[in-house]
Amino acid sequence: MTESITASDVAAPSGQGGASSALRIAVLDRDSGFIQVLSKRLDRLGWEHRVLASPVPADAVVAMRLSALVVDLAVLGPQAWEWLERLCGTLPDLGIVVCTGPSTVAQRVRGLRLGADDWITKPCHPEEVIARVQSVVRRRRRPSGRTETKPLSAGEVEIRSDRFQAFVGGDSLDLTRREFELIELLAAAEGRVLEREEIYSRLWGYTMVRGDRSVDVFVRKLRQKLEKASPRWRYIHTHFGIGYRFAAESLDLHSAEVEVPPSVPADWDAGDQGEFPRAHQDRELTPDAL
Amino acid sequence: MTESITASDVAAPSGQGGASSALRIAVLDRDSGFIQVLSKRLDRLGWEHRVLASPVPADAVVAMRLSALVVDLAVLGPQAWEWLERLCGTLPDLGIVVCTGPSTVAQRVRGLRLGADDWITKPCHPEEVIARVQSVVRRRRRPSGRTETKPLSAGEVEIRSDRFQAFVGGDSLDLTRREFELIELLAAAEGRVLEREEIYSRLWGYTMVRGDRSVDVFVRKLRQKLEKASPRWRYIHTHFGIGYRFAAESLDLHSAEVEVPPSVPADWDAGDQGEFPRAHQDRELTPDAL
DNA sequence: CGGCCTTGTGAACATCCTGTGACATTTCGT
DNA sequence: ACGAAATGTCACAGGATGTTCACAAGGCCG
Repeated sequence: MTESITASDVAAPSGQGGASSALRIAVLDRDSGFIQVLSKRLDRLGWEHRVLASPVPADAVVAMRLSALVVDLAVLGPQAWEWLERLCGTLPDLGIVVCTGPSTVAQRVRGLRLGADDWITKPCHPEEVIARVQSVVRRRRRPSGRTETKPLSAGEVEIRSDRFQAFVGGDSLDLTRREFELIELLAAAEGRVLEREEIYSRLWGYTMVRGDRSVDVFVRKLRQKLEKASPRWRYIHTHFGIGYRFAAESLDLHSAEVEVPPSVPADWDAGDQGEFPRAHQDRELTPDAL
Repeated sequence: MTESITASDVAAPSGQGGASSALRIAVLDRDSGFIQVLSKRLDRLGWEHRVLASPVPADAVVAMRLSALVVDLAVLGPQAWEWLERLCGTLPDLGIVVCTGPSTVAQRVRGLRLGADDWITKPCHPEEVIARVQSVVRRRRRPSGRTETKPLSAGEVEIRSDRFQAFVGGDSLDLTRREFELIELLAAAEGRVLEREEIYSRLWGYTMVRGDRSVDVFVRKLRQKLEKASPRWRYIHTHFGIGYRFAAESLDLHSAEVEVPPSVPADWDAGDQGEFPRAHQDRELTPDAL
């Protein structure tokens, strides 16, 4: 079970790091000569790449699951800025390298401010474009690469990045890829509340559209598996209107092994322990209604 | 409420810990003119910065805890590549922007491959340097998301951005998102009077329509929770016709721990402390609010 | 002292948010 | 191609939160 995780997946936005795994990049340009040389070089590097000649709608770019995009703003025409802004807003993790003709400082600054990661002025050497794309991508995934196989653990669960699994007493929770990424993300930020938007963008790679319940659904799946394997603990706490917080909290009064470093009302569990069997709500305190 | 403020875009009410929070950057260069202009601009942006004129040993850079470093390889001399490589190896998370004179494609590619995040050729416009540094940093810190979160505290309350909550002696005030954003906003401007319009626009993102009492309502809710948790303190003060001011003030005469640093008539509390137990009004100060 | 405006309250009401279970879609192995 | 598993969508139910109101209380100014 489980071990089936295809760690090599592309665009693995979340974590794990396929070190120098194949990159997926797209080039939006019309300069045939430039494209040809660049393509050749990309082929040699073994990067998956695709050439686009027309202003692909920003939404379509999402589906491509790219690591980076090289674009000549000239192709976009007057819509360029708008397009760029929108794309950056949707895919905050996408590396965007503008490679276009002569420009003014103001234009470059604007592009960079809107979200572009680099701006190269044509004519330029393909090798430099490659290097800059690499630089952008490297920076982009750096944090993820920090997969220092240091098994996180909280309460009864142990999260092993090297196995892409979480265990309780040696038994795998049999988490799917997404589930694992989620618990890993949450656990890595233990104690801190992560907003839905952040969770979403880090797991899915792009900004969440209002109304998307994916995060909630996966949290529920995770909770189910966690609860089945470790019934007397609560790990994922809901923060209404904000997001979720990971923190192992024992339901057993005595066991005070709650890894919340500071500020934890020692009496909070005195109130309603048995009341919320499924009430994941984390009213922090307020046992005493209002 | 809605799409909930994503800390990143809107007027991040969340203690500005996100967006443009102070960055620490260093500039290693000798071009006095360049440095001067750049420094000025950095000052205006409120970024902590430091100018270095000599090849600081890579190790020393570590101690500076920088977000980014702008460096002119010329200053490093022949050791440049080695230095750069070592630095990048040591601080993979440091944003490095090379800003140096004319160079060959090969040199730029080499620099970028070694770990530089960007390479700007002098002469260049300071604004572009800033923009590129921002771009680099933006990329770099996205994942870390580590909102510096230095828990604000005043009187008995402690405001923790990492939890989206305020605590008093370890007990959560159980604030809702808006309530938290409000107290965070007020506390961040501790001592200063914030006008209703400003509070409104920072929390709701748009301008308040005349007659909207939302701010008042939330102030009331906050006061209720604050008072229940910390009865002997007053935190939110009303400035008639203007807005509110956050300042922890003990009701115990002796305890003079009033954290109002500047401009506060020391005798103000001598007057009518006992008169208005619930009168949050704070008229004495009204005048100097303008 | 009296009128006019601002702020404090409490409650009713309208919305939004999250937990769930069912179902549609995509992915992957056989 | 087929089927199982995984992922993504939907719609509903309840509870939590945000907004609006009407009115009381208090401050400002003449």
